[in-house]
Amino acid sequence: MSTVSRALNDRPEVSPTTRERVMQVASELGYRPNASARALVRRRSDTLGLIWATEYVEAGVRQPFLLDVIAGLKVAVDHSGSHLAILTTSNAGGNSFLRAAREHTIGGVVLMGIASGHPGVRALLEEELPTVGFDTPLQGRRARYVTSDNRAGAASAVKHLVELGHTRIGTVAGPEGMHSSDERLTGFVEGMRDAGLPIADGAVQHGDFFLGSGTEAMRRLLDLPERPTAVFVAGDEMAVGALHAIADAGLAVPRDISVVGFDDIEAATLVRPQLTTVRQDPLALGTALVDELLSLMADAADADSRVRALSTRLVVRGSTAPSA
Amino acid sequence: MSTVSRALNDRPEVSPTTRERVMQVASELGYRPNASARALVRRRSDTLGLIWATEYVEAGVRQPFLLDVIAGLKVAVDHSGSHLAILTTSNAGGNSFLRAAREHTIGGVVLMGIASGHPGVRALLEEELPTVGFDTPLQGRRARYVTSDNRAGAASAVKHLVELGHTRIGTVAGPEGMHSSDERLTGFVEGMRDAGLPIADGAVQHGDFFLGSGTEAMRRLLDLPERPTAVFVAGDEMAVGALHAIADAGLAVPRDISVVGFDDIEAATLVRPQLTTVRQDPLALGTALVDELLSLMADAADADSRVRALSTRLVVRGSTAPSA
DNA sequence: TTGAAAGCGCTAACAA
DNA sequence: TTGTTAGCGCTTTCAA
Repeated sequence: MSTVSRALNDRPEVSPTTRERVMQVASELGYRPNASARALVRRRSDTLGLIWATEYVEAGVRQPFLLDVIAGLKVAVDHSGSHLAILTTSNAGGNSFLRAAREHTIGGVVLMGIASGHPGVRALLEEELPTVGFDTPLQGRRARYVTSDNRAGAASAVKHLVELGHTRIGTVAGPEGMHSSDERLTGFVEGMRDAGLPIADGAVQHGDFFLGSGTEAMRRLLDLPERPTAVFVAGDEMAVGALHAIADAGLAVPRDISVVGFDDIEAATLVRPQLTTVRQDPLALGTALVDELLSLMADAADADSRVRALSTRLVVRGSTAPSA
Repeated sequence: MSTVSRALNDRPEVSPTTRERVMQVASELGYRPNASARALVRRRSDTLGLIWATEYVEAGVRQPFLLDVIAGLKVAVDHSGSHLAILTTSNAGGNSFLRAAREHTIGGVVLMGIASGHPGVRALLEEELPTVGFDTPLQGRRARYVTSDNRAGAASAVKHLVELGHTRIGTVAGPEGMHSSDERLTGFVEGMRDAGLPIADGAVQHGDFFLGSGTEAMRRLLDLPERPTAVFVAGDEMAVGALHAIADAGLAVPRDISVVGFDDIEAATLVRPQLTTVRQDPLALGTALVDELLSLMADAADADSRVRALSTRLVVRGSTAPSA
């Protein structure tokens, strides 16, 4: 029995002949080791945990990009040969995440849509359960986070507009205090500075990443004394909202105003004109999440790499054109 | 030890005092039973399995509505107090689904995006592992499927158009042989018949549920000798494509042509005009999936309810108007 | 109503 | 290199 166990787990002390024979018979029998028994004795399962905040789903709100990343995560987990357990998050007590993970002898978790200040996250970090967050800065000996390089992405959007000859460029930023949102705004500011362009009063408007806020923020931009000829919008959904505001004002995209979004959600290719946008790759993000978690679970700490920031790619479509 | 077990599992043979005391101490200690140990001895875990085909994700294709239902499923699982394990589906052998489930002592699975003819599904049904499919007809003693009432939904779309005074109504159907798609077409045909309206030659065009096919199918409809004044499109993404074709032809929605979609994906509210559509409720669908699976796992067979068809709701927005 | 003991299917320490 | 034994944390007979 233990020989079989050793053979199946690729231990060195089994003779090649025996190993071969074990594998042979195991496959004939269609034998699969029982994951529960294994997790019980090893005190660690081969399943990764996903902690996914879905309050917004219950409220009827959609976060299409987050869903894309979750799909990417699923694919990446498949490739790694592990499984993914979506842990229940409803009993939102202070250490409910940790408990749920321990209950299932889960060795590491991915956090999606969770603010870094969430009380449940604290317990995770203190107990040093390997944890990787998406778009959420995490501080802990066995914690990291994965994000797109929001700053560089935003700067690349500005660069694109500058190359098209635009000089009066505005932005619709996300809410203040949210990491990815702040980074995109910083990238915008840096991009403008690098191009030697001034940021006019009122050229920075904030939204909340949802459609309506994009429309409203764009309206404020259009009301500016010196109307911008190009706008970087920090999220595609708001960018679509901006498109609406522009059309309502009787202006045309990209003839009168160019618009660049961020994310590359499906809708970016459904609207007309199709949105030029800074694309985040959900599949690559999923893969990075799994890689980081697995490495965190494998070795001890590796303090110098808290963040893994993936590069974005500017996808030029129909919503940007040379400055008139 | 056994008394504690009994108390925690609400067994009748424990005295109220003891039970109370056990609960008290357990909560003080923050005790949570180990799920692996439990699954091992019970030979059944409290975790539901999700088998989710993601080949399309790897191909870069999106199925926004399916993602919405998965989010709804997650919420419903939370409410039920169980957890959800996403099983790896990459080793696509004939009984890989079954093995993955057994390996994790999972008592029942939900199938998403899997064709009913998939070899892995056969094994599931033969072994009578409780299985619930979404939009996939399943035949088995312990299998059921959940779907929206596609037929009634399509008919309600036709009814809406008829009430607006339309008589020349066409449709962009989904691919033939796909259950939901066939049902929607049947609903369209029945709706027309109930209204006493003829279906003109060429008034039924097929697409593949993706954007481009909607545009192409709509073009064919526009080329008809007697151009329809209203069109029922069996999926929102194709409906958006149809909107494009109509605009390209220099016509306006809803002035010249009314369009009704199906699903109510996010994009339906992002395009202009916003899409009138037959809404499927992803949260309700998720809840039904969990309910059915749990009931299948609880009792023996209940042969008369193979299907659970949820009603849809017509959401009237800007893409439909009275016939000119 | 409670407790003692066996065992779920594995892995790991120890002996052979 | 292989086999024997104990034990992971529970549930469930069986006895008291």
